[in-house]
Amino acid sequence: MRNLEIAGIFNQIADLLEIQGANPFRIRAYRRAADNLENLTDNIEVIARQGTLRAIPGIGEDLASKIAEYIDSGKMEFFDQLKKEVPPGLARLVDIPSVGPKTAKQIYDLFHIQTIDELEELCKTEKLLGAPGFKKKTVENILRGIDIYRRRKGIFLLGRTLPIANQICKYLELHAERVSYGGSLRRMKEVVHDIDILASSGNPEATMKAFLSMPSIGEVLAQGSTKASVRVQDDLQIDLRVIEPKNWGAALQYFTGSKAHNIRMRERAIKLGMKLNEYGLFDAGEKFVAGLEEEDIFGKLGLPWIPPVLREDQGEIEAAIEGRLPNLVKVSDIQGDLHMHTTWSDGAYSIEEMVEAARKRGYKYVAITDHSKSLGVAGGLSDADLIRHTDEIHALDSKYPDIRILAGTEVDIRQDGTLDYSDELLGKLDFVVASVHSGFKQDRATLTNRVVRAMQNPHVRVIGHPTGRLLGDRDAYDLDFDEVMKEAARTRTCLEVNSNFHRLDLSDVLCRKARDMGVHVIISTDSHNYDDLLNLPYGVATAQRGWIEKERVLNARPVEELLSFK
DNA sequence: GCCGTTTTCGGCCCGACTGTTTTCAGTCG
Repeated sequence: MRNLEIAGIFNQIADLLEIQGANPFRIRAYRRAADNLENLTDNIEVIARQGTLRAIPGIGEDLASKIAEYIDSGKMEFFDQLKKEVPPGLARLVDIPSVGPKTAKQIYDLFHIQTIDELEELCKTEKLLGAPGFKKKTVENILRGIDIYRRRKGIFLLGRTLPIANQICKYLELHAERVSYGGSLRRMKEVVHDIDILASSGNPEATMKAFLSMPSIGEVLAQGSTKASVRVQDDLQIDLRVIEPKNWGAALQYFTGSKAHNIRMRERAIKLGMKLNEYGLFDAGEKFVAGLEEEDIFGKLGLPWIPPVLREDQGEIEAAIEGRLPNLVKVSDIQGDLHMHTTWSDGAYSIEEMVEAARKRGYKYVAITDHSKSLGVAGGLSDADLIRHTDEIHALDSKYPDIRILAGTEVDIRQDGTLDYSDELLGKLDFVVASVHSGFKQDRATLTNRVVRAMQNPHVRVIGHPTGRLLGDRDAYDLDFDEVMKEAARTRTCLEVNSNFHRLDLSDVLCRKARDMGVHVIISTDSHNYDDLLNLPYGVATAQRGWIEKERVLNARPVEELLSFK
C-alpha cells in the first residue's frame, strides 16, 4: 500500500505551500486529502487502476491526476518543482514549536540559514535580536522551542496517557464542577500528542490556579484566564481550558475534535443559518441556541449524538444524517477473553490464577493459549506438554461450572505457512490462535501466503496480532490485506484485535476494512499477567474506531455460538 | 484545491494566547 506514502507527500506539499504563503484553503485541501488517504481502507493503487480516485473525499481533478502520475511514474512533477523553489531546510524549521511558516521564511530571507543548529546559533549569538519583529521574548521562545523539539518524543501511547489524564481529572474535580479529558484521547486514538483537559467552573481563577499548582508540572508554557498549557514528565504537554458551566457541551464538543470533524460540524451550522463555536450554537441573531450538553448541539443540528471514537470526518456525519450510525460493540458486550498466557509458557500466573482473574471480571469463558514449541524464547510447549496442558485445562473446566475454560494454543505460523503442531494435535484443542512470531522481513507475497495458508487450516479460528506491529518500536510486517481479508471472510477465520496498548493490532483503519469486507473479529487481551486483562477497553475502542458492531465480534457471543462458527 | 437541495464561481470554522504591536499578525489547536 502506498497510501501513507502519498499522504506524506501531500502533507509535505502543504508545508511547502505554507512557507510560500499560498492560499490557506489550497493548503487545507492538501492536508484534508492527506488525512483521507491515511484513513483509506483500500489500496490507492487499486483505486487508481479502477479510475475511481475522485470518489475519495477531498480528491478532485487535480489531486487525482497527481496521484495517478506518482503511481505511474514514481514522480510528482509539482512536488519536485516545489522542492526546488523552497530551500530544503526551511520545512524542518517549521517543526519547531513557536516557529511557523512566516517566521521561518523571514529568518531565512534575512540570514539564509536552513538548519536548526544554525538557527540556535543565530539566537544564542544575539544576531537575530533587533531584526524587525524579533525582540528578546521572541528569541527566547525560539530557543525554548528548539529545546522542546529536540527532546520531545512526539507520541505517547493511549494506554500510558489515559491513566495520567484520569488522575488529573480526578484532582481537578475537587476544584471545578465538571471535568473531562477531550482531544484525541477522548477519541481513543492509539497514540496521542498531548492531553486536553476541559473543566467548567463558577470560579475559573481558582480552577486555573489549582491546575497550575499541580506538583507534577515541569514548566508552564502559556497561561491566560481560560486556557493554559503546561509540560509534565517526558515532555508530555497538557492543555487546560476552563469554561462556564452553561458552555460545557459546546466546549466538550469543540475540544474533542477532531479538527476535521469540527469543521464539518461548523459548516453544517452555517448551512442551517447558525454559528457553532466552543461557547455554543448561536442563531443568526447571535442568540444562544444550545451548548449545555453535547447532545443538545447535535440535536439542534439535526443529528443524533455521535460517539467520540467516530469523530474523524470519516463518514460519521453523513451516517448520522441518514440515521445509519453503527451500533458499536461495547466493553460490556465482551463475554470472554480468548488469548491468555500462563506460566506454562511466558505468562506470570498459573492457569487457575488466570481463570480466577477472568471469573472476577465476570467472563463466561476464556481460552488458555500458551505458545507453541518453535517459540523457544517464550517457553513454547512441546507436543507432550501441550497434551498435559490440555488435560489440566479440562480438569479445571469441570472444577469451575460458572466459566467455560477452553483448551487452546497460540500456535506459530512457521516461515513456510505450516503450523507448529500437527493437525491431529490441533484437533484435540477447543480453540486455536495462529500467529506470526518470526520472519517479519519476508516479502509481501511470502508473508501473505503464510497467513492465507494458516487460515486455510480448519482448526485455526483466529489470526493473532495480524500485523505484528509494536507502536513506536516495530512496523507492521508487509501483508496484502485485500488478500488476507478476502480469505478470512471466505474461511470464516477471525482476525484478532489485540488490546495490548503497544499493539492495538488490528489497527482502527484495518478494523474498518474488516468491517467493509465482511470479516469477523475477536477482541482479546493477549494477557501475560493480571494487569493485562485491564487492557480490554483499548481493544474495544480500536474496534469502535473501525466502526465495528457487536454482531461482528465473535467473543461478544455465547460460547456455543463461538465454537460452532466456521 | 475542493465543492454544490442556494452555487460550476466564490465561498471555504473559529477563537485564545503571545509578543510586538498602537490595532494586529503569527501560531496553535
